[in-house]
Amino acid sequence: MQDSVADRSAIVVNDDFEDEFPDARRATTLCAANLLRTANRLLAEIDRRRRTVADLSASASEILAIVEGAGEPLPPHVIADRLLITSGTMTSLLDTLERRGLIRRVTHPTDRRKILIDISDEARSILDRMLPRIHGASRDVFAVLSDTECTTLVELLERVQTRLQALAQEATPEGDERRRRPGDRG
Amino acid sequence: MQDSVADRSAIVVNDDFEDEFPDARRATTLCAANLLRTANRLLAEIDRRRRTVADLSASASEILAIVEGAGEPLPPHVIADRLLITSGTMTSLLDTLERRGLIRRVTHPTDRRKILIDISDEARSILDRMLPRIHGASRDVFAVLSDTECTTLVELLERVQTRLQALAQEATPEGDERRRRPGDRG
DNA sequence: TATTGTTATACTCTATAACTATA
DNA sequence: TATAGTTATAGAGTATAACAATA
Repeated sequence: MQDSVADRSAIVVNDDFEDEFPDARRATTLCAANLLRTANRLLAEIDRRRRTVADLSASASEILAIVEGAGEPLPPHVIADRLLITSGTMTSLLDTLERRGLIRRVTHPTDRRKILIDISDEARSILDRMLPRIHGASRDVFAVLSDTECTTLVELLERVQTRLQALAQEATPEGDERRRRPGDRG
Repeated sequence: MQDSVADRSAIVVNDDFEDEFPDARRATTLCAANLLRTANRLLAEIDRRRRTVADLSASASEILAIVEGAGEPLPPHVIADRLLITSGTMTSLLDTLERRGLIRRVTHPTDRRKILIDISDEARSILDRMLPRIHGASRDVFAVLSDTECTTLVELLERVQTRLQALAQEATPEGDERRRRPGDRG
């Protein structure tokens, strides 16, 4: 098996933070750390519920959900584009799903280079039980927020996302050197 | 290599959502989807900047950061506990880091079962350049939020985290069956 | 030539189980 | 017996590169 969604933030907030990084707004690092930690825990909760239905990875589940959502068989590269994975990875994921009898590779009627991915009845049955649980997780988790607070959260997150998309297109900026504390080893 | 942090939410929000899941507060699913998406993109941005300094995975970087943050060599199981990984996984990560000359296994002075992990000068040098970039990413990203908004975001996220911790200890709840739309296949 | 998908290869992260050495 | 760490094995997910078939 795998998964256990480690609660790691890739960010370390030391007590010496202000000394070491005098320029940084400490609040921004707290934002980042909390965002990553919360997302990890949410993912773990969703994963936990998903696996009560079937032992499928997130990627595998999403392939099924995408095909089912489309309402018709889809060619692999369409699914791969949505998942942002390469064609080689896609083939490997499809192999796993086919081995388990959850998808079928169907020949494309007109373009013989292509194939179409269709999902089996068992896959549909799994999705029928899995999707409500995933949505149920969101419902249970965010029950602690009022409607207004949900809206606020979504609005803030959307602005952060917009910013992230802009940054992703810029060149990677230089980092200031860290100021070593006196007595630090090295 | 690996990494590219796919922008996947594990959640599909269809237009037919309300029909299919009449009980669900749609807002909660939007919260979850946005939270996961934002976190993925933030992780990608941090990763992008981290890799301009050294081609290290998140886990590998964190091992170095944890040891450096402690200010002294640490036994593997202490680091593994923080990262929530097993001892076998820890050994493998340490092997990789040692092969690259970033850590050393030092014998424990009193307990000969134990070893201590120390980081090399090169690792320190990497951290000196890497940590500011990671914090710089947070700073640049959350510059779109005011101080007040940062505080609000952190507060909301903390409440969600508290909720998630409580849920993680409960038994997995049953999911309602999804209501199939007329004309749906299957 | 370009597109679609597969194969081959390799690497990281992860887990479990059996094992060794030490306490 | 319990603890610390390693080894062996396995598997998922990912990537790249070379390839075949088709358009």
